[in-house]
Formats: sequence, structure tokens, C-alpha cells
Amino acid sequence: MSSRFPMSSSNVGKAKKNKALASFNDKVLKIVRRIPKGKLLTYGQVAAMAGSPRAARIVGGILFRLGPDSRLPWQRVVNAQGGISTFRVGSGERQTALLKAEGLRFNRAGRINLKLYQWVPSARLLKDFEVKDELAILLNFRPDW
DNA sequence: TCAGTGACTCCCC
DNA sequence: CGGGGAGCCACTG
Repeated sequence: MSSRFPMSSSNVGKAKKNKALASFNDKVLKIVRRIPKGKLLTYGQVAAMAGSPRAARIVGGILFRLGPDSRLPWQRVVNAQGGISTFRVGSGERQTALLKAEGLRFNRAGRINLKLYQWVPSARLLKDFEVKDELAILLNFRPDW
């Protein structure tokens, strides 16, 4: 059976025989990989799903180290205001273009309407990541369960 | 091992 | 609505 979280990078080498605890890093990658085209998640939401509600900055750091050519849909993670946080590291234009190509629209302030494009993970996925109902509601995740 | 670091957030003004 | 400032905390070297 093993873990629900397929290994990836950093945790591979130190995975224990049965426990197979996924690191925060691996959970983040696993979550980001699941965000559908045309949908978004904020750094904070990803952090919360991965088990640390206040580790939004860490999520940014993890995605940063993936590099702009990563296969993961890193562009689908934005800040809590629906804005792009990657301009400072030189990927802002790239991220903006990728998102527009997926059909997302930006307002005058350069922000995306999260109410409209935020991804709502399925109840099944939230269960896999052990996201408590209370937290799910707090994150605006409202699967029709 | 441990102090820095920062693709974040929230709060205040 | 925008900018400044102070927490936050997993990861890195």
C-alpha cells in the first residue's frame, strides 16, 4: 500500500520502511500537481492542505527552487489577494502569460477573482490529505459532500 | 546543528 | 485600495 503521497525528490532517500511519512515539501508538490488547468490555489491554502496552515512562505520557497521550467503547474499558485508573487524573481510575466493561456482573467489591479477560479478539491482528496472539515471550510473548500 | 531566509499573510493606518 | 511592518516556520547551507 505505501503512502498516498508518491515520493518525489527530497524524501525519497530517507523514506522509512513502513511509515513512509511524506515531508511537507513532498506534500506540497503532490498538491500543486493536482491543481486543474484554469484553477488556482493560494500559497496559504497549499500550506494548510500540506499540514502547516502558517507555512505559506515555505510553499513559495519550495516552488521557487523548482525553477520556472518545472513540469509542475506552479503558475496555478498565487497569493491570498489573487495576485502574482513571482515578479520579484523574474517569473511574473511568464506566470501571467501561462494563466491567461488557461483562460484566467486579471482585473485592473492585476488580480484574479479567487471566488471564481479557486480550485475546490474533491472530498476524497481532502480526506487523503487529512484535511479536517473545519479547516476545509475555513479555506473555502466546499465540496458537495 | 542552527541561524538565515523569504514565490506569504494579516493587521493597521 | 495601497503601503509599511511584524509574525511565521520548513528548508537550506
